[in-house]
Amino acid sequence: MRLSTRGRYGLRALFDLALNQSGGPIPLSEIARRQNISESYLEQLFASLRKAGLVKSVRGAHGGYNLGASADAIYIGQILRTLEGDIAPADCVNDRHATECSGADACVTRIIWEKIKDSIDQVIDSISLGDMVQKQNELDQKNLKNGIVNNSHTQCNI
Amino acid sequence: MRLSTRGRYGLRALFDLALNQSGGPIPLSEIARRQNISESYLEQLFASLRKAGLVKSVRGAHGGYNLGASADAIYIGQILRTLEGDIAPADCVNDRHATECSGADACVTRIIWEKIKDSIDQVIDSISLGDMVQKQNELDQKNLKNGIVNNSHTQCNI
DNA sequence: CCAATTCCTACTAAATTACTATAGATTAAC
DNA sequence: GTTAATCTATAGTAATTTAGTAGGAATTGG
Repeated sequence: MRLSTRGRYGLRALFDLALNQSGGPIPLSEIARRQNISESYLEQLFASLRKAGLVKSVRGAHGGYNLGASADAIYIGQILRTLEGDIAPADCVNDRHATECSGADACVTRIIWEKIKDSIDQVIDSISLGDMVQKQNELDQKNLKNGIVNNSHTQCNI
Repeated sequence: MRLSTRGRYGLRALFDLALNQSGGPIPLSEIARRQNISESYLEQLFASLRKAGLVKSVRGAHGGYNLGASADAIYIGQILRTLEGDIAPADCVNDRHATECSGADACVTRIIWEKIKDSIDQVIDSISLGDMVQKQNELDQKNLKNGIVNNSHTQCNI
């Protein structure tokens, strides 16, 4: 039940974008370098994110990407669903893929999948990029007090 | 983030076993037929389940499988983890696979994965096979009142 | 003995994942 | 107007994972 790299990289990339917003657009090469993700792979992910309105692009030299909305208005559920499809443990509870199952109204196993899905949804639809940025600031403050300095927020190999 | 057939079939098979317990061991061929799952694939799954103590086997003619404990004492978390490994959206929060990540103590993305994992764990570690059996009985009662009869609990193609 | 069963291991085809490659379009800066 | 930096689009591909199948050995009731 692991997310694929699409969802994992995509969230990290958008979080990076949210952390490093500066008014002007951020080129993918920067995000790729900071996050240690292949630039051309990111291009694919950002194509999907752009179509979903989660980022806005500026073409040409000095172009790049900006968030498509305020970080407080972008929930990680939107990001993950854009990149991974509906987050569901089985197709019978996938709202998009929608594989109907005969006898679903008497299927207890299906109820289990639904509960799992609902609990995931509740998490990912209640946390925004803005929340993540705020949390990062808190963590940095805390670590600063303890003498730990990490201003990179990068190099995740997962 | 779909579960693989190992987890999905495995849960259905053990639920089938819990529903159809009769004292004596149930051969896999029965479960395979009722649940529409390949018998030889089930053999593989039950090998893992047996090693984990979730089922007990009786070899030879008239042999088969029984639950390894009371249905009330077998939680679906145990079943899914036996067949799928730890249920985690990313390796950095996988307690078994345990891919350590440098800077994990300042990683907000990791905190997200952890919340997702925790919410899944809470669901799967709070529902037992016994709960599922009880729920099935309730559903059958309800459907009976409405004239819907479904005594098969089978043929899921998901 | 024989049939029904679990047990064990190896193999394999299909699907998915995680990219890479290539070509093109757009734009800022010089 | 040329160049370099950037996004856009599509196709290809190697590695991995999934979802089984196959074949046979061991066990046991009748």
